[in-house]
Amino acid sequence: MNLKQLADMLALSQTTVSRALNGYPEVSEDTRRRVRDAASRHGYRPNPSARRLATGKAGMIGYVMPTGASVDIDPHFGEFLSGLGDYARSHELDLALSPTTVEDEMTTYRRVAANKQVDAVYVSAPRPDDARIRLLEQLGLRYIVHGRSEGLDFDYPHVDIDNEGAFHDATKLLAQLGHRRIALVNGDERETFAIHRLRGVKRALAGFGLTLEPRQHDSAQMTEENGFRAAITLLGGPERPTAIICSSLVQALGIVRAARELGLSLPADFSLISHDDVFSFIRPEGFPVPLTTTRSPIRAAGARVAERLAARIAGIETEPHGEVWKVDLVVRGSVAPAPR
Amino acid sequence: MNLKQLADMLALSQTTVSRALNGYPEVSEDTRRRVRDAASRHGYRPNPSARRLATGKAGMIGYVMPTGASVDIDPHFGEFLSGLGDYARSHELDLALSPTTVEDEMTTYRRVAANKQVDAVYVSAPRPDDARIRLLEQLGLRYIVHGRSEGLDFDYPHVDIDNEGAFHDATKLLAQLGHRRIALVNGDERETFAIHRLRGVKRALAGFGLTLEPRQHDSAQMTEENGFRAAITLLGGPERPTAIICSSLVQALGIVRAARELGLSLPADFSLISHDDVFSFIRPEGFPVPLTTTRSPIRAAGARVAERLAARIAGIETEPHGEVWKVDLVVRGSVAPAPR
DNA sequence: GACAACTCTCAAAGCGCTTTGGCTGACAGG
DNA sequence: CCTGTCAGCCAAAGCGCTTTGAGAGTTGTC
Repeated sequence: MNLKQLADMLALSQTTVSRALNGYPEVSEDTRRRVRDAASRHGYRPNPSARRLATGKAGMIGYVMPTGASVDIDPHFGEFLSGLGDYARSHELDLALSPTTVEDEMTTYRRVAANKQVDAVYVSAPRPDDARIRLLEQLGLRYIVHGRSEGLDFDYPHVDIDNEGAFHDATKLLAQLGHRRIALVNGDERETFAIHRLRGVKRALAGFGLTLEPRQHDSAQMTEENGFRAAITLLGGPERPTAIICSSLVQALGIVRAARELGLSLPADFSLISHDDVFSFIRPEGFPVPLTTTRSPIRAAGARVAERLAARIAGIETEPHGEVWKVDLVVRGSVAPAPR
Repeated sequence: MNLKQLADMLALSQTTVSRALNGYPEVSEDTRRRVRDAASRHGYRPNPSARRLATGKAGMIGYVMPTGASVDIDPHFGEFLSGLGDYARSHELDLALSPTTVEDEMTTYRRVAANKQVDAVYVSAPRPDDARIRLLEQLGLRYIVHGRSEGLDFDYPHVDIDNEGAFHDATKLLAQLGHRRIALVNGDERETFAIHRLRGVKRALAGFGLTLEPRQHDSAQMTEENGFRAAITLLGGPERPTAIICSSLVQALGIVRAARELGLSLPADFSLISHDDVFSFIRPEGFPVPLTTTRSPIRAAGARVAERLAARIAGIETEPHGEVWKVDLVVRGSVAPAPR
């Protein structure tokens, strides 16, 4: 069932039917109703390719997805996507994932833009002076960044959480509890979120006249294994920290395992605070000792990104403003005053 | 730059240019070369919407993605997608995710099919007598099922692992080590994979004249929390099992936590075997006691599904055959002979 | 030298939709 | 009664590609 058939059936022109369906004013309410009824009765659905060709709009949100053996998909991805999809669904938007190798990333962005396959894209895991953002700006493709870049000489639309504030507060809490050797097990510090977290820790420490010793600081992909390794080094060495802050529950898992292996107990021997993106499959309450966390559901961020993307596509939002969400500090059993 | 412009520039017709680019035989090699050169020099890329409209082919693999507050994205999704994307990339296929509520799932499939948005779809987490498979068959949309259904009166193309065999072997190993009370902490047994695993366990037990007591059996979503709860019940109650088999590393995490809480140690007090889908962020070697697993990288399955999907799209594969992969049993420190 | 058989190339007809630029008839105002 | 306005509808022109059906030129055959 296509437009022509529907129009013939109703003894109307394609123009009128199209307009009736798309809510244009120059068609009588009476006709509109008739058309709508017939359309839904016969299950008419405009062919998206045709519409796309005619309008230039795609009805899709794009994501350039780096893949390849060397690329570790992190668990945040699914969760974020789920939030995004949740909103997109209600607005009849689909998602188009364009897989790419890391080397071809820019080319893929160009292709996606040239093809007009999508109306807008989102960018994840931004880094300082992120080339993708520059490119998108130049290509004129609409986008939202999940996270922030730094050192760009223009504003760009983004949704981020206050990573610096969160880690600042976490550090401050520990310092107030008397901790003086506070370690950071961070994510990959080539990415902005991790830089911000580092900054938050340092700023808070500075407030207490402390500094972050290199030996109390680790940065790597957020896996269980890396958390474990970092913790073994930190907790097994001299000048053992009395508190650790880490970037992910997955790392926290590894840290807890290391602690056990070293015969240290939480929070008697050291305190632990982790960031929590809120996964469905692992929760801070479920740790041997419930974990204190800085909490921000990544799923909500996905939904918000979709919402703003939709607004930009509709032309409602045009300003390149950013928004930064406050992060909750949720105190649970894994922190205690510093051991003397 | 579109086809017309390119044709004008070359003083050729659109027909010839189109044919040259698409490898049709009725154009001379000479012309073809000229056209190809000009195309790449000017960065010409056919507009996918137009092509789609003309050919009816979409160049996309689809996935109907259930979302919503009640839907837990499980960590497998990202990993599978990554594998899928990895292959798709090399064949210029994109992925289209169509978010849907659980209730509207069938409608979404219909929409996707009617729109001709995608050339084929994959179906995940199938259940017995899965309505989606029936629908796809009826709609004539190409598809591959990741996993298996049961009780359908027709063959359907699928890629699955031998869940029954894997859990059979795991159980058998335990039984051979003298275990007599073997418990199963399974995934959601409304899904086929979990049914198969259950079947594998039962069959192996039967081989030793044993049965799976209801009280030694749990089935729920594969989260850390659920693993913990199941283990507390199992290990904390009477007739404590001397071995547990579980469906996911995430559950295993919870089980290990429960064991600790109960003061039980691995593998002295009980043995543990888990299935391992091979995630980047958590690995069986990284458990306090390295975990024995039935191992099958879900990422490889994603790539294979994409490969077969591409073959079906190209018309190379037409038979509805299934393939079932053997699963490795990787023995590590978490199993030991049954305590007396 | 005529005719068939190819080999290249082309014009034009879609694919299904949106949108521009009328056209028609009813109604109000003078 | 004539004119202007406006609501409501329509025909037709794209959007950029593929594909059908045909034409022009070349080569080969008897």
